[in-house]
Amino acid sequence: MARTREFDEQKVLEAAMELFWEKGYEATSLSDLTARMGIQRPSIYSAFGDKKELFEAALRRYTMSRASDVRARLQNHSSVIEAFSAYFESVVAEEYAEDRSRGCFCINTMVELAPHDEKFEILTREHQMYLSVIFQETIERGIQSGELKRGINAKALAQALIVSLIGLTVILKSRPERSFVDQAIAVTLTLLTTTI
Amino acid sequence: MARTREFDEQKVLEAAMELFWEKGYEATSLSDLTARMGIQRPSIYSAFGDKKELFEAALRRYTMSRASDVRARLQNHSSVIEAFSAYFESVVAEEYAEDRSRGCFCINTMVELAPHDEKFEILTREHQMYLSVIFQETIERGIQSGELKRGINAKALAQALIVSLIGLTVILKSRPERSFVDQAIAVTLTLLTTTI
DNA sequence: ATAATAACGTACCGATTAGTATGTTATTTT
DNA sequence: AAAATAACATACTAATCGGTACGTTATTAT
Repeated sequence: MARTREFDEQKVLEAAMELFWEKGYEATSLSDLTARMGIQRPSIYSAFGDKKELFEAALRRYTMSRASDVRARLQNHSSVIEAFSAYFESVVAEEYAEDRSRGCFCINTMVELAPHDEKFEILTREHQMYLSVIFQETIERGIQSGELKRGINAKALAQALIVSLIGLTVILKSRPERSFVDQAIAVTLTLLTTTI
Repeated sequence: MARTREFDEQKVLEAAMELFWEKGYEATSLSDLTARMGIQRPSIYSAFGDKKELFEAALRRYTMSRASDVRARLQNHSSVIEAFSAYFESVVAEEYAEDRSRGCFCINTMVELAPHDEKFEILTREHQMYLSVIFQETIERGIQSGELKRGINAKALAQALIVSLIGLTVILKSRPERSFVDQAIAVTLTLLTTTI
């Protein structure tokens, strides 16, 4: 061993994540990254590999923290309907709170890179599948507690909600009127109560 | 007047649109464009302005043709439920047919440029609002024909369906199992029959 | 026919891109 | 203390970026 690393790997990776999240892969240059991460170019390459490997590390960090965040938020409410309602509304509120909508890093990557890079096709898909399972478990909890009807297809409903959540996250980037998304959410969430 | 233009403006714009649609704004270089459009660099600039103006022209071309296509497809069925069902399924089928999912050019742009460029924020939003109105009119047609319940909030339901369509289009880029999207669509479309 | 004009192709511009070679500094192990 | 080693900063590379100057060619209007 020799000289110790002066920077905190997790901290600079967090900074890289923020930047890629805001700007996407192509629009983010190495100069942008060194400025934001506060380390020099060779330090990036020695710690994370090339630009794409750094991006992948940043995305993995994002998806892991995102998944546990979603799980925690949904478990935060005893009512499943309230849980979904609060979660969808919080997504909306957070996007309107920032002046630039970053959306979801994983969804951004699904649009930008998934069609051209199998690694990211898989990585982004698996993340959505994972979120879908979290949704499904939450719905099943609602069925078992008696809050939701027994006949509900938890898996299919979870998938429909994931699709809507993605659509919601994306359309927020165009800053539609709040009533648009609020009404869309309200209608979508009736699926929890009316599905046969 | 002097020498006549040798290329067909609409044809080369169509080519540019295809390329931007596939690769996005940043990842498409001027060299890519000249190769695909079959004209030289100065011809692009004289006919369309700079890269961003060309992109905008391509996107406008896309949204116009897309809107009339959606309208036509929905009017193609007397049953409104069938119309939406066929439309959502055709989106899925078309994405799986290509080996690379291009998705929707407008949605791609919403993700890539809308948060950083107000012009595209507005342009992409207006397109989705326009599609939403087409959906709403279709739903209203279903109500008037007696196919759909009178109590349905056509506008809110249309907005919910647009959000789902966006989510569907995006998640298809990650090539999920077909059963995932099929089930999600099936559940979402129950909104047409069960909304209070 | 000739002058005017605009589209054409070539060849270039400075700036920026991702990535690296290299010499220096700091820390650890012997 | 000395040798080994790895992180550091600087400065560089070739390639590519978006955009344009300029000389040539073709077409129109006179």
